[in-house]
Amino acid sequence: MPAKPKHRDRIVRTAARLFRRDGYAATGTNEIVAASGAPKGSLYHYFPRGKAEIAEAAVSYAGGLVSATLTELAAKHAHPADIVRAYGALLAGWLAKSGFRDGCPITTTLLELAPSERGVTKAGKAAFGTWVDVFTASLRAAGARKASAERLARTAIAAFEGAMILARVEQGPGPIEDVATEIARLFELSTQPQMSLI
Amino acid sequence: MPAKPKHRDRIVRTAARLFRRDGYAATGTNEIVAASGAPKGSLYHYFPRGKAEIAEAAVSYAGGLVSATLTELAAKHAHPADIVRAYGALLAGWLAKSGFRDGCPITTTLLELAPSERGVTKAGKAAFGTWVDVFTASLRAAGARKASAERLARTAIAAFEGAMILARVEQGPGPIEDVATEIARLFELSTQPQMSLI
DNA sequence: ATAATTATATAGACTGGTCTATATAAATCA
DNA sequence: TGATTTATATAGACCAGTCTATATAATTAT
Repeated sequence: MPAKPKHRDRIVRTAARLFRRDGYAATGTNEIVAASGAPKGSLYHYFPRGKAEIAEAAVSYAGGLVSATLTELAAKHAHPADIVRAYGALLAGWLAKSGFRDGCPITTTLLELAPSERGVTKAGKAAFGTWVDVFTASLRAAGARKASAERLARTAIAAFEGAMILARVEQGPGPIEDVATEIARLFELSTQPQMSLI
Repeated sequence: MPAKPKHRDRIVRTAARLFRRDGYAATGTNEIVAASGAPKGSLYHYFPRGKAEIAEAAVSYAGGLVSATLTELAAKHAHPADIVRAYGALLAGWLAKSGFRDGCPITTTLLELAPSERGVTKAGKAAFGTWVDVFTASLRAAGARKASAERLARTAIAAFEGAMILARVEQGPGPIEDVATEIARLFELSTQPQMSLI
């Protein structure tokens, strides 16, 4: 037995991956155990509240990954429109790599469990919140008006969420590319001094 | 025995409702039978390919409802920005009425089944396609450039899809309102003669 | 026109399997 | 030694789909 737990993280990461592909209800605990190499007993030891608790941890974990990615992009790009374009390119690449079988790592789970599972709902809200914050900060720094920065940021996150769904259904990157183009344009228009007055 | 079938439509409508709330995998055939009042035998009589075939029918049905709604809005409003605002208000109202427990009637099912279930995927693609067509036509009529009309339309559908997810997680209409505001603005800017040249 | 046959829709019990979670004991670690 | 982690058989609920049977309308044959 290891000095430090080695299975908990694996359970979470594996669950996030499996939930992303087929959703929460279609992914059984035995499948998570088999795919992660974790013992069945450990699963309920670490997550005594059961499967929903695993979902909560998976949403937090996956949401944090996206947040880190967005933060990294924000550090590289001064303008929010450039972040949008870069993020769009990343998303298109990820989905293409999965053969357009994956989507946003937290969406399917949230659609199945929110708002009835409180913990999962809260984890999802926090995840989306941090993503919106990254864009809001960048938009503010680029000159967007305070009243519209958060609205714009939320629109961008929502648009990318929807674009990933469309991309999966259409089995191609088109929707993500379209959203990236139009949201980047909207951001540019919203951060120009004269347009900001509209 | 009735000369004419009475259960098939009920099965489809009920399935669409139940899938929308908790998703496909978490909704059992027995639950659909109980909620629709249809006999179990009838369920497999009408859908010999099984549960996925029901999902396919449910997606087609629900997608058609949204399509009819959008077409109605397009007939009432000349400008696409007004359609966006009206649709946003409708969505916010529907979700509020469900206590923010519902979302888009086809999204959860699609996220669980696309692209592995071909029929469902195809039905979803068709549904999204008709929704995009409504906005594209309106944008074109309002003066948007051909090259961007479909891109804008797709962005709008994607943004509303994402907004419904955020609204459900946040338990409030904020994201839908934000998206409606910003996409309407984007549409206005994209249908003005001088802005269309950007 | 009548009887026989076919087709359709309904009804619900049943099947073999999977699900989540628990209990309890054993193994390992510090 | 006590705390932590693992192992695994089992319980009870639920799963999607199958099966047998019936009622009745429509079709076909005589």
